[in-house]
Amino acid sequence: MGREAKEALFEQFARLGKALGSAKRVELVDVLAQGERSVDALAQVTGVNLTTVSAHLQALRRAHLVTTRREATRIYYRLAGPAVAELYLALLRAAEQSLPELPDAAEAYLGPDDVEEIGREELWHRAEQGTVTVIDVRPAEEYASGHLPGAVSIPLSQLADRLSELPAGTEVVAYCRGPYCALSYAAVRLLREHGLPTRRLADGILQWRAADLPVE
Amino acid sequence: MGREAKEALFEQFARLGKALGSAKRVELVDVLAQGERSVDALAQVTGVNLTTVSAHLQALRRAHLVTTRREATRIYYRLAGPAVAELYLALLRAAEQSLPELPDAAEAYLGPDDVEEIGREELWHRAEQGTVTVIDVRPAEEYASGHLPGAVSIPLSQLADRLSELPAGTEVVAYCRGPYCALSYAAVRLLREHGLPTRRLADGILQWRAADLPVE
DNA sequence: AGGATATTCTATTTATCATTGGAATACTGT
DNA sequence: ACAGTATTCCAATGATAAATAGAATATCCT
Repeated sequence: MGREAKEALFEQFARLGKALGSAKRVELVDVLAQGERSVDALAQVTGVNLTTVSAHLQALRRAHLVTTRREATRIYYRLAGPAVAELYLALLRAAEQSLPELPDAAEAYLGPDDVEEIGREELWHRAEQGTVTVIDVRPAEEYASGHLPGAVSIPLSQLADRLSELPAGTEVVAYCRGPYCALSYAAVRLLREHGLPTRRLADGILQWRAADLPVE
Repeated sequence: MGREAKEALFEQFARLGKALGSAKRVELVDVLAQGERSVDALAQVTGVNLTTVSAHLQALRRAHLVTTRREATRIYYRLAGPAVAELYLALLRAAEQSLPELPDAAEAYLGPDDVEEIGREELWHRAEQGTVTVIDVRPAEEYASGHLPGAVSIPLSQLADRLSELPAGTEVVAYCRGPYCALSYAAVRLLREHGLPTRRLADGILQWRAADLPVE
Protein backbone atom coordinates (compact mmCIF):
# COMPACT_ATOMS: atom_id res chain seq x y z
CA MET A 1 0.00 0.00 0.00
CA GLY A 2 2.81 2.37 -0.72
CA ARG A 3 1.79 5.95 -0.51
CA GLU A 4 4.24 6.66 -3.29
CA ALA A 5 2.65 4.01 -5.50
CA LYS A 6 -0.75 5.58 -4.89
CA GLU A 7 0.66 9.01 -5.66
CA ALA A 8 2.23 7.64 -8.84
CA LEU A 9 -1.10 6.18 -9.94
CA PHE A 10 -3.03 9.39 -9.41
CA GLU A 11 -0.20 11.30 -11.01
CA GLN A 12 -1.07 9.43 -14.20
CA PHE A 13 -4.60 10.81 -14.15
CA ALA A 14 -3.28 14.23 -13.21
CA ARG A 15 -1.15 14.24 -16.34
CA LEU A 16 -4.32 14.54 -18.39
CA GLY A 17 -5.60 17.28 -16.13
CA LYS A 18 -2.36 19.17 -16.39
CA ALA A 19 -2.47 18.89 -20.16
CA LEU A 20 -5.93 20.48 -20.14
CA GLY A 21 -4.77 23.14 -17.71
CA SER A 22 -3.95 25.84 -20.19
CA ALA A 23 -6.31 27.91 -22.31
CA LYS A 24 -4.21 27.47 -25.42
CA ARG A 25 -4.13 23.71 -25.10
CA VAL A 26 -7.87 23.51 -24.55
CA GLU A 27 -8.32 25.60 -27.66
CA LEU A 28 -6.08 23.22 -29.57
CA VAL A 29 -8.14 20.27 -28.39
CA ASP A 30 -11.27 22.12 -29.46
CA VAL A 31 -9.95 22.46 -32.99
CA LEU A 32 -8.51 18.96 -33.12
CA ALA A 33 -11.86 17.56 -32.10
CA GLN A 34 -13.00 18.58 -35.60
CA GLY A 35 -10.31 16.48 -37.26
CA GLU A 36 -6.57 16.28 -37.71
CA ARG A 37 -4.59 19.40 -38.46
CA SER A 38 -0.99 20.33 -39.18
CA VAL A 39 1.08 22.39 -36.80
CA ASP A 40 1.01 25.59 -38.79
CA ALA A 41 -2.69 25.22 -39.55
CA LEU A 42 -3.20 25.14 -35.79
CA ALA A 43 -0.93 28.14 -35.35
CA GLN A 44 -2.96 30.06 -37.93
CA VAL A 45 -6.37 29.18 -36.57
CA THR A 46 -5.41 30.02 -33.00
CA GLY A 47 -3.26 33.03 -33.84
CA VAL A 48 -0.45 31.77 -31.65
CA ASN A 49 3.28 31.76 -32.38
CA LEU A 50 4.27 28.59 -34.21
CA THR A 51 6.94 27.63 -31.72
CA THR A 52 4.53 28.07 -28.86
CA VAL A 53 1.90 25.93 -30.57
CA SER A 54 4.50 23.24 -31.13
CA ALA A 55 5.46 23.31 -27.48
CA HIS A 56 1.82 22.96 -26.41
CA LEU A 57 1.30 20.12 -28.85
CA GLN A 58 4.30 18.36 -27.34
CA ALA A 59 2.69 18.75 -23.94
CA LEU A 60 -0.55 17.24 -25.23
CA ARG A 61 1.39 14.42 -26.83
CA ARG A 62 3.33 13.68 -23.68
CA ALA A 63 -0.03 13.25 -21.98
CA HIS A 64 -1.08 10.97 -24.85
CA LEU A 65 -4.13 13.09 -25.57
CA VAL A 66 -3.02 13.50 -29.18
CA THR A 67 -1.04 11.45 -31.65
CA THR A 68 0.72 12.40 -34.84
CA ARG A 69 1.05 11.24 -38.37
CA ARG A 70 3.71 12.39 -40.75
CA GLU A 71 2.93 13.19 -44.37
CA ALA A 72 5.83 14.53 -46.35
CA THR A 73 7.27 17.40 -44.37
CA ARG A 74 4.04 18.07 -42.49
CA ILE A 75 3.07 16.53 -39.22
CA TYR A 76 -0.63 16.13 -38.54
CA TYR A 77 -1.94 16.02 -35.01
CA ARG A 78 -5.19 14.40 -34.01
CA LEU A 79 -6.95 13.39 -30.82
CA ALA A 80 -5.72 10.08 -29.45
CA GLY A 81 -9.19 8.54 -29.37
CA PRO A 82 -12.88 8.96 -28.71
CA ALA A 83 -12.35 9.00 -24.96
CA VAL A 84 -10.42 12.24 -25.37
CA ALA A 85 -13.29 13.92 -27.18
CA GLU A 86 -15.60 12.70 -24.43
CA LEU A 87 -13.25 14.07 -21.81
CA TYR A 88 -13.39 17.43 -23.54
CA LEU A 89 -17.18 17.32 -23.66
CA ALA A 90 -17.29 16.42 -19.99
CA LEU A 91 -15.04 19.41 -19.29
CA LEU A 92 -17.44 21.70 -21.13
CA ARG A 93 -20.45 20.30 -19.31
CA ALA A 94 -18.80 20.59 -15.91
CA ALA A 95 -17.85 24.19 -16.66
CA GLU A 96 -21.40 24.94 -17.76
CA GLN A 97 -22.83 23.42 -14.66
CA SER A 98 -20.48 24.84 -12.10
CA LEU A 99 -18.62 27.91 -13.30
CA PRO A 100 -20.47 31.13 -12.56
CA GLU A 101 -17.92 33.13 -14.53
CA LEU A 102 -18.54 31.18 -17.72
CA PRO A 103 -21.63 33.01 -19.03
CA ASP A 104 -19.90 36.37 -18.92
CA ALA A 105 -16.78 35.05 -20.59
CA ALA A 106 -18.90 33.41 -23.27
CA GLU A 107 -20.86 36.58 -23.90
CA ALA A 108 -17.71 38.66 -24.13
CA TYR A 109 -16.45 36.39 -26.88
CA LEU A 110 -19.64 35.43 -28.69
CA GLY A 111 -21.51 38.66 -28.36
CA PRO A 112 -24.88 39.37 -26.79
CA ASP A 113 -27.27 36.51 -26.33
CA ASP A 114 -29.53 37.62 -29.16
CA VAL A 115 -29.13 34.62 -31.44
CA GLU A 116 -32.00 32.17 -31.53
CA GLU A 117 -31.11 28.54 -31.14
CA ILE A 118 -32.54 25.24 -32.23
CA GLY A 119 -32.00 21.89 -30.52
CA ARG A 120 -30.63 18.73 -32.02
CA GLU A 121 -33.89 16.80 -32.13
CA GLU A 122 -35.94 19.62 -33.58
CA LEU A 123 -33.34 20.21 -36.27
CA TRP A 124 -33.21 16.51 -37.00
CA HIS A 125 -36.97 16.37 -37.58
CA ARG A 126 -37.16 19.51 -39.63
CA ALA A 127 -34.23 18.42 -41.76
CA GLU A 128 -36.03 15.16 -42.50
CA GLN A 129 -39.07 17.11 -43.63
CA GLY A 130 -36.90 19.38 -45.76
CA THR A 131 -38.33 22.54 -44.23
CA VAL A 132 -34.95 23.93 -43.30
CA THR A 133 -31.62 24.67 -44.99
CA VAL A 134 -28.65 23.60 -42.91
CA ILE A 135 -25.33 25.35 -43.54
CA ASP A 136 -21.95 24.40 -42.13
CA VAL A 137 -19.97 27.61 -41.68
CA ARG A 138 -16.69 26.02 -40.61
CA PRO A 139 -13.65 26.06 -42.90
CA ALA A 140 -14.11 23.68 -45.82
CA GLU A 141 -11.45 21.37 -44.41
CA GLU A 142 -13.50 20.70 -41.30
CA TYR A 143 -16.65 20.14 -43.31
CA ALA A 144 -14.76 17.55 -45.31
CA SER A 145 -13.82 15.56 -42.24
CA GLY A 146 -17.45 15.09 -41.21
CA HIS A 147 -20.65 17.12 -41.28
CA LEU A 148 -24.36 16.93 -40.64
CA PRO A 149 -26.29 14.97 -43.25
CA GLY A 150 -27.59 17.27 -45.95
CA ALA A 151 -25.64 20.27 -44.73
CA VAL A 152 -24.17 22.67 -47.27
CA SER A 153 -20.64 23.94 -46.73
CA ILE A 154 -20.48 27.73 -46.76
CA PRO A 155 -17.45 28.84 -44.74
CA LEU A 156 -18.14 32.06 -42.90
CA SER A 157 -15.53 33.87 -44.96
CA GLN A 158 -17.55 33.19 -48.12
CA LEU A 159 -21.00 33.65 -46.69
CA ALA A 160 -21.49 37.28 -47.68
CA ASP A 161 -20.73 36.44 -51.34
CA ARG A 162 -22.92 33.35 -51.51
CA LEU A 163 -26.17 34.65 -50.14
CA SER A 164 -27.88 33.88 -53.42
CA GLU A 165 -27.40 30.15 -52.87
CA LEU A 166 -29.79 30.22 -49.96
CA PRO A 167 -33.41 29.56 -50.90
CA ALA A 168 -35.62 32.48 -49.97
CA GLY A 169 -38.52 30.51 -48.56
CA THR A 170 -37.09 28.18 -45.97
CA GLU A 171 -35.54 28.91 -42.66
CA VAL A 172 -31.76 28.61 -42.36
CA VAL A 173 -29.86 26.92 -39.56
CA ALA A 174 -26.14 27.52 -39.19
CA TYR A 175 -23.83 25.38 -37.11
CA CYS A 176 -20.12 25.09 -36.47
CA ARG A 177 -17.86 23.37 -33.96
CA GLY A 178 -19.70 23.56 -30.70
CA PRO A 179 -21.58 25.77 -28.31
CA TYR A 180 -18.62 28.14 -27.95
CA CYS A 181 -17.71 28.49 -31.58
CA ALA A 182 -18.07 32.05 -32.81
CA LEU A 183 -18.55 31.22 -36.49
CA SER A 184 -22.24 30.36 -36.33
CA TYR A 185 -22.99 33.42 -34.20
CA ALA A 186 -21.44 35.66 -36.83
CA ALA A 187 -23.24 33.76 -39.59
CA VAL A 188 -26.65 34.15 -37.98
CA ARG A 189 -26.13 37.86 -37.43
CA LEU A 190 -25.00 38.35 -41.00
CA LEU A 191 -27.95 36.48 -42.49
CA ARG A 192 -30.45 38.24 -40.25
CA GLU A 193 -29.11 41.57 -41.41
CA HIS A 194 -30.00 40.44 -44.91
CA GLY A 195 -33.48 39.58 -43.84
CA LEU A 196 -33.15 35.79 -43.77
CA PRO A 197 -34.77 34.05 -40.81
CA THR A 198 -31.86 32.15 -39.29
CA ARG A 199 -31.09 30.24 -36.16
CA ARG A 200 -28.03 28.41 -34.93
CA LEU A 201 -27.74 24.84 -33.73
CA ALA A 202 -27.40 25.10 -29.96
CA ASP A 203 -24.32 22.96 -29.99
CA GLY A 204 -22.11 21.71 -32.77
CA ILE A 205 -20.85 18.74 -34.65
CA LEU A 206 -19.04 17.38 -31.62
CA GLN A 207 -22.17 17.00 -29.52
CA TRP A 208 -24.08 15.79 -32.55
CA ARG A 209 -21.58 12.97 -32.88
CA ALA A 210 -21.64 12.27 -29.16
CA ALA A 211 -25.42 11.87 -29.36
CA ASP A 212 -24.88 9.17 -31.98
CA LEU A 213 -26.65 11.08 -34.68
CA PRO A 214 -25.42 10.34 -38.18
CA VAL A 215 -22.52 12.20 -39.76
CA GLU A 216 -21.50 12.21 -43.41
CA MET B 1 -13.78 38.74 -32.00
CA GLY B 2 -11.07 39.66 -29.59
CA ARG B 3 -8.33 37.11 -29.29
CA GLU B 4 -8.21 38.06 -25.65
CA ALA B 5 -11.93 37.31 -25.22
CA LYS B 6 -11.40 33.92 -26.80
CA GLU B 7 -8.43 33.30 -24.55
CA ALA B 8 -10.51 34.34 -21.54
CA LEU B 9 -13.27 31.92 -22.51
CA PHE B 10 -10.96 28.96 -22.91
CA GLU B 11 -9.18 29.99 -19.75
CA GLN B 12 -12.43 29.21 -17.96
CA PHE B 13 -12.36 25.62 -19.16
CA ALA B 14 -8.66 25.42 -18.42
CA ARG B 15 -9.39 26.31 -14.81
CA LEU B 16 -11.04 22.93 -14.40
CA GLY B 17 -8.13 21.22 -16.11
CA LYS B 18 -5.65 23.00 -13.90
CA ALA B 19 -7.60 21.96 -10.84
CA LEU B 20 -7.34 18.32 -11.94
CA GLY B 21 -3.66 18.75 -12.73
CA SER B 22 -2.24 17.49 -9.47
CA ALA B 23 -2.20 13.93 -8.15
CA LYS B 24 -3.30 15.02 -4.69
CA ARG B 25 -6.28 16.92 -6.01
CA VAL B 26 -7.37 14.04 -8.21
CA GLU B 27 -7.14 11.81 -5.17
CA LEU B 28 -9.30 14.23 -3.22
CA VAL B 29 -11.88 14.22 -5.98
CA ASP B 30 -11.79 10.43 -5.94
CA VAL B 31 -12.64 10.36 -2.26
CA LEU B 32 -15.21 13.15 -2.50
CA ALA B 33 -16.97 11.28 -5.28
CA GLN B 34 -18.02 8.86 -2.52
CA GLY B 35 -19.69 11.59 -0.50
CA GLU B 36 -18.90 14.68 1.49
CA ARG B 37 -15.99 14.68 3.88
CA SER B 38 -14.41 17.08 6.37
CA VAL B 39 -10.97 18.54 5.87
CA ASP B 40 -9.19 16.44 8.43
CA ALA B 41 -10.99 13.29 7.32
CA LEU B 42 -9.54 13.99 3.89
CA ALA B 43 -6.11 14.61 5.37
CA GLN B 44 -6.29 11.27 7.18
CA VAL B 45 -7.48 9.21 4.26
CA THR B 46 -4.88 10.65 1.92
CA GLY B 47 -2.07 10.82 4.44
CA VAL B 48 -1.27 14.39 3.50
CA ASN B 49 -0.45 17.30 5.77
CA LEU B 50 -3.62 19.09 6.85
CA THR B 51 -2.48 22.49 5.65
CA THR B 52 -1.58 21.07 2.29
CA VAL B 53 -4.97 19.39 1.95
CA SER B 54 -6.66 22.63 2.83
CA ALA B 55 -4.66 24.46 0.17
CA HIS B 56 -5.62 21.89 -2.46
CA LEU B 57 -9.25 22.07 -1.43
CA GLN B 58 -9.13 25.83 -1.87
CA ALA B 59 -7.79 25.28 -5.36
CA LEU B 60 -10.65 22.89 -6.14
CA ARG B 61 -13.11 25.36 -4.72
CA ARG B 62 -11.74 28.24 -6.74
CA ALA B 63 -12.39 26.09 -9.80
CA HIS B 64 -15.92 25.46 -8.50
CA LEU B 65 -15.40 21.71 -8.63
CA VAL B 66 -16.32 21.42 -4.96
CA THR B 67 -18.53 23.33 -2.55
CA THR B 68 -18.60 23.45 1.20
CA ARG B 69 -21.05 23.23 4.02
CA ARG B 70 -20.32 24.22 7.56
CA GLU B 71 -21.54 22.16 10.49
CA ALA B 72 -20.43 23.35 13.87
CA THR B 73 -16.69 23.82 13.67
CA ARG B 74 -16.24 21.38 10.79
CA ILE B 75 -16.35 22.22 7.14
CA TYR B 76 -17.54 19.52 4.80
CA TYR B 77 -16.47 19.47 1.20
CA ARG B 78 -18.41 17.80 -1.57
CA LEU B 79 -18.36 17.70 -5.36
CA ALA B 80 -20.15 20.65 -6.90
CA GLY B 81 -22.50 18.49 -8.94
CA PRO B 82 -23.01 15.38 -11.03
CA ALA B 83 -21.14 16.88 -13.97
CA VAL B 84 -18.00 16.89 -11.85
CA ALA B 85 -18.29 13.18 -11.11
CA GLU B 86 -18.80 12.59 -14.81
CA LEU B 87 -15.75 14.67 -15.60
CA TYR B 88 -13.75 12.51 -13.25
CA LEU B 89 -15.08 9.34 -14.86
CA ALA B 90 -14.22 10.71 -18.28
CA LEU B 91 -10.71 11.42 -17.02
CA LEU B 92 -10.36 7.81 -15.88
CA ARG B 93 -11.65 6.47 -19.16
CA ALA B 94 -9.39 8.68 -21.22
CA ALA B 95 -6.41 7.59 -19.14
CA GLU B 96 -7.36 3.94 -19.58
CA GLN B 97 -7.72 4.34 -23.28
CA SER B 98 -4.65 6.41 -24.00
CA LEU B 99 -2.03 6.18 -21.28
CA PRO B 100 0.44 3.36 -21.82
CA GLU B 101 2.03 4.00 -18.43
CA LEU B 102 -1.23 3.47 -16.56
CA PRO B 103 -1.25 -0.35 -16.32
CA ASP B 104 2.17 -0.41 -14.69
CA ALA B 105 1.29 2.33 -12.24
CA ALA B 106 -1.94 0.54 -11.39
CA GLU B 107 -0.18 -2.75 -10.82
CA ALA B 108 2.45 -1.13 -8.62
CA TYR B 109 -0.29 0.19 -6.38
CA LEU B 110 -2.90 -2.55 -6.54
CA GLY B 111 -0.61 -5.53 -6.74
CA PRO B 112 -0.38 -8.23 -9.39
CA ASP B 113 -3.30 -8.77 -11.66
CA ASP B 114 -4.34 -11.99 -9.96
CA VAL B 115 -7.76 -10.92 -8.70
CA GLU B 116 -10.73 -12.22 -10.61
CA GLU B 117 -13.33 -9.67 -11.58
CA ILE B 118 -17.03 -9.65 -12.24
CA GLY B 119 -18.90 -7.18 -14.40
CA ARG B 120 -21.81 -4.99 -13.42
CA GLU B 121 -24.49 -6.85 -15.33
CA GLU B 122 -23.41 -10.28 -14.21
CA LEU B 123 -23.30 -9.15 -10.60
CA TRP B 124 -26.71 -7.55 -10.99
CA HIS B 125 -28.25 -10.79 -12.21
CA ARG B 126 -26.57 -13.02 -9.68
CA ALA B 127 -27.55 -10.67 -6.86
CA GLU B 128 -31.17 -10.88 -7.98
CA GLN B 129 -30.98 -14.65 -7.83
CA GLY B 130 -29.36 -14.47 -4.41
CA THR B 131 -26.46 -16.71 -5.42
CA VAL B 132 -23.84 -14.25 -4.31
CA THR B 133 -22.94 -12.28 -1.18
CA VAL B 134 -21.98 -8.70 -1.91
CA ILE B 135 -19.77 -6.92 0.61
CA ASP B 136 -18.88 -3.25 0.67
CA VAL B 137 -15.36 -2.95 2.08
CA ARG B 138 -15.20 0.84 2.20
CA PRO B 139 -15.24 2.71 5.51
CA ALA B 140 -18.70 2.59 7.10
CA GLU B 141 -19.17 6.31 6.42
CA GLU B 142 -18.96 5.79 2.70
CA TYR B 143 -21.31 2.83 2.82
CA ALA B 144 -23.80 5.05 4.62
CA SER B 145 -23.82 7.64 1.87
CA GLY B 146 -24.88 5.11 -0.75
CA HIS B 147 -24.20 1.47 -1.54
CA LEU B 148 -25.22 -1.38 -3.80
CA PRO B 149 -28.65 -2.83 -3.03
CA GLY B 150 -28.32 -5.76 -0.67
CA ALA B 151 -24.65 -5.17 0.04
CA VAL B 152 -23.33 -5.76 3.54
CA SER B 153 -20.91 -3.25 5.02
CA ILE B 154 -17.69 -4.89 6.19
CA PRO B 155 -14.92 -2.29 6.16
CA LEU B 156 -11.60 -3.83 5.19
CA SER B 157 -10.20 -3.07 8.63
CA GLN B 158 -12.80 -5.37 10.21
CA LEU B 159 -12.86 -8.06 7.58
CA ALA B 160 -10.41 -10.43 9.24
CA ASP B 161 -12.50 -10.45 12.42
CA ARG B 162 -15.85 -10.91 10.72
CA LEU B 163 -15.16 -13.83 8.45
CA SER B 164 -17.81 -15.87 10.25
CA GLU B 165 -20.55 -13.57 8.94
CA LEU B 166 -19.93 -14.77 5.42
CA PRO B 167 -22.04 -17.75 4.42
CA ALA B 168 -19.85 -20.68 3.45
CA GLY B 169 -21.76 -21.82 0.40
CA THR B 170 -22.16 -18.77 -1.80
CA GLU B 171 -19.55 -16.86 -3.70
CA VAL B 172 -18.50 -13.48 -2.34
CA VAL B 173 -18.08 -10.30 -4.36
CA ALA B 174 -16.24 -7.35 -2.81
CA TYR B 175 -16.41 -3.85 -4.17
CA CYS B 176 -15.21 -0.41 -3.12
CA ARG B 177 -14.81 3.00 -4.74
CA GLY B 178 -13.78 2.30 -8.26
CA PRO B 179 -11.43 0.40 -10.48
CA TYR B 180 -8.36 1.88 -8.79
CA CYS B 181 -9.41 1.44 -5.20
CA ALA B 182 -7.09 -0.87 -3.31
CA LEU B 183 -9.58 -1.95 -0.65
CA SER B 184 -11.37 -4.59 -2.68
CA TYR B 185 -8.09 -6.02 -3.95
CA ALA B 186 -6.91 -6.51 -0.40
CA ALA B 187 -10.29 -7.94 0.60
CA VAL B 188 -10.31 -10.51 -2.18
CA ARG B 189 -6.78 -11.64 -1.36
CA LEU B 190 -7.63 -11.95 2.30
CA LEU B 191 -10.77 -13.99 1.70
CA ARG B 192 -9.09 -16.25 -0.82
CA GLU B 193 -6.38 -17.01 1.71
CA HIS B 194 -9.18 -18.21 3.93
CA GLY B 195 -10.51 -20.44 1.22
CA LEU B 196 -13.53 -18.38 0.26
CA PRO B 197 -14.19 -18.06 -3.44
CA THR B 198 -14.20 -14.33 -3.97
CA ARG B 199 -14.15 -11.90 -6.84
CA ARG B 200 -14.18 -8.12 -7.03
CA LEU B 201 -16.55 -5.90 -8.92
CA ALA B 202 -14.53 -4.64 -11.88
CA ASP B 203 -15.38 -1.08 -11.10
CA GLY B 204 -16.99 0.57 -8.11
CA ILE B 205 -19.93 2.45 -6.80
CA LEU B 206 -19.16 5.48 -8.94
CA GLN B 207 -19.50 3.63 -12.22
CA TRP B 208 -22.47 1.71 -10.85
CA ARG B 209 -24.21 5.02 -10.25
CA ALA B 210 -23.16 6.37 -13.64
CA ALA B 211 -24.75 3.33 -15.27
CA ASP B 212 -28.04 4.26 -13.59
CA LEU B 213 -28.18 1.12 -11.54
CA PRO B 214 -29.97 1.51 -8.23
CA VAL B 215 -28.22 2.63 -5.07
CA GLU B 216 -29.50 2.41 -1.53
C1' DA C 1 23.85 16.47 -53.50
C1' DG C 2 21.51 20.90 -52.27
C1' DG C 3 17.96 24.16 -51.51
C1' DA C 4 13.31 24.66 -49.54
C1' DT C 5 9.88 23.84 -46.10
C1' DA C 6 7.79 22.21 -41.73
C1' DT C 7 8.64 21.11 -37.25
C1' DT C 8 11.20 20.38 -33.09
C1' DC C 9 15.00 21.25 -29.86
C1' DT C 10 17.81 24.33 -26.87
C1' DA C 11 18.35 27.95 -23.88
C1' DT C 12 16.76 31.84 -21.36
C1' DT C 13 13.68 34.75 -18.86
C1' DT C 14 9.59 35.32 -16.40
C1' DA C 15 5.58 33.83 -14.09
C1' DT C 16 2.96 30.50 -11.53
C1' DC C 17 2.40 26.60 -8.27
C1' DA C 18 3.39 23.28 -4.19
C1' DT C 19 4.56 22.62 0.41
C1' DT C 20 4.43 23.60 5.07
C1' DG C 21 5.18 25.93 9.78
C1' DG C 22 3.15 29.26 12.45
C1' DA C 23 -0.39 32.83 13.23
C1' DA C 24 -5.16 34.14 12.72
C1' DT C 25 -10.11 33.17 12.36
C1' DA C 26 -14.63 31.02 13.20
C1' DC C 27 -17.47 28.45 15.68
C1' DT C 28 -18.93 25.42 19.93
C1' DG C 29 -20.05 24.30 24.56
C1' DT C 30 -19.70 25.28 29.28
C1' DA D 1 -16.54 35.45 28.15
C1' DC D 2 -13.34 31.61 27.50
C1' DA D 3 -11.00 27.54 26.43
C1' DG D 4 -10.99 24.19 22.74
C1' DT D 5 -11.18 22.58 18.07
C1' DA D 6 -11.25 22.85 12.99
C1' DT D 7 -9.87 25.33 9.28
C1' DT D 8 -7.83 28.98 6.70
C1' DC D 9 -4.48 32.71 5.92
C1' DC D 10 0.31 34.31 5.50
C1' DA D 11 4.94 34.01 4.19
C1' DA D 12 9.06 31.86 2.44
C1' DT D 13 11.30 28.35 -0.23
C1' DG D 14 11.90 25.37 -3.91
C1' DA D 15 10.06 23.42 -8.04
C1' DT D 16 7.67 23.53 -12.45
C1' DA D 17 5.69 25.70 -16.50
C1' DA D 18 5.10 29.39 -20.39
C1' DA D 19 6.74 32.04 -24.17
C1' DT D 20 9.78 32.67 -27.81
C1' DA D 21 14.11 33.59 -30.49
C1' DG D 22 17.55 31.04 -32.81
C1' DA D 23 19.68 26.67 -34.10
C1' DA D 24 19.04 21.96 -35.51
C1' DT D 25 16.54 18.14 -37.80
C1' DA D 26 13.78 15.69 -41.16
C1' DT D 27 11.74 15.26 -45.43
C1' DC D 28 10.76 16.57 -50.22
C1' DC D 29 11.88 18.01 -54.87
C1' DT D 30 14.77 18.77 -58.74
